[in-house]
Amino acid sequence: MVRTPCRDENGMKKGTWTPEEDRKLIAYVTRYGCWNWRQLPRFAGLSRCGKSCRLRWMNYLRPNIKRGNYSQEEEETIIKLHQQLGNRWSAIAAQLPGRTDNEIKNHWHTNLKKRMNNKHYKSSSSSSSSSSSSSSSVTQTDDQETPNCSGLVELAVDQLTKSATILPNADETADHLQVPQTDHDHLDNIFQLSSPQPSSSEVSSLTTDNAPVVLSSMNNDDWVNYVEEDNVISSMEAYADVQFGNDFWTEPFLADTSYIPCGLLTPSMDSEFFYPLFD
DNA sequence: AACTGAAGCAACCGCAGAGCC
DNA sequence: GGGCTCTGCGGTTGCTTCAGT
Repeated sequence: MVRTPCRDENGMKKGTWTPEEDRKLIAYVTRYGCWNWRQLPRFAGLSRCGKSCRLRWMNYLRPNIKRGNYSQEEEETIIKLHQQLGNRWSAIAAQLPGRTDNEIKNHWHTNLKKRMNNKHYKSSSSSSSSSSSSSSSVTQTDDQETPNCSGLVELAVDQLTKSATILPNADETADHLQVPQTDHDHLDNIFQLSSPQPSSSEVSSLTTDNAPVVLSSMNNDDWVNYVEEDNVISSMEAYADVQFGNDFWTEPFLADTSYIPCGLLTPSMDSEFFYPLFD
């Protein structure tokens, strides 16, 4: 959120990521996987170093990132693990699904460390007050956790990472790195986008249990209005699988944009595959 | 309203380790 | 074993926002 965009001596962009850069990275990694962070920016059309792309993806863009306030349980886990492991943030993060090492590290330095210091100070200065101080040190957090954004992106990445090494551009692709045709077919099934306009009865089948929604842009305002009026999608943590012409990306669903749902990915279902809503 | 210091956190940097040739 | 590349980790930076004056 913070750095002013600039470029290093190699012409690589630095600083805050723009929404457009995020879209490019999400679209690329979602579709082709992280086959080589160093090479990835070139294929994804990004003027960033691979390190920066990896960091952005791992800490901010990848699916299931949990953002927002820490629960009491999470904070207790961090404190306990930090006592056991020290500053091994990646090891601590591994025990906290959805949290990144960077985020945990920041949270520790900005919140927990101070609380622990205060707690230690209070307990050492007044043993009789220890119980109240310890409980207040962790219970004041707002337990409103951001829901997991599991769904399309997670599934897509999972499927893609199972699909061996992938390069997108046939012109620049070495044979040994190309995806087998069967994988392409499989991916094409997952990313199937086009669909006819849904009927009202079909719309009603879109319940909030069926998040996230796969959408394609077909500029049908009626459909979007319908969705907004019934508050079906806007209440969900949905990712839109968006395609404009040959340009493709995945992004959090925005209620004020024009997309047409064409299918569902429901992690609660047994099957991992994409369910077209409409034939 | 303007200023200032603190807090929060995204992003960068440098290093270490793993893997390959 | 040595050199190189790549990835991942932990420490640190620095910009934005917030709260206090």
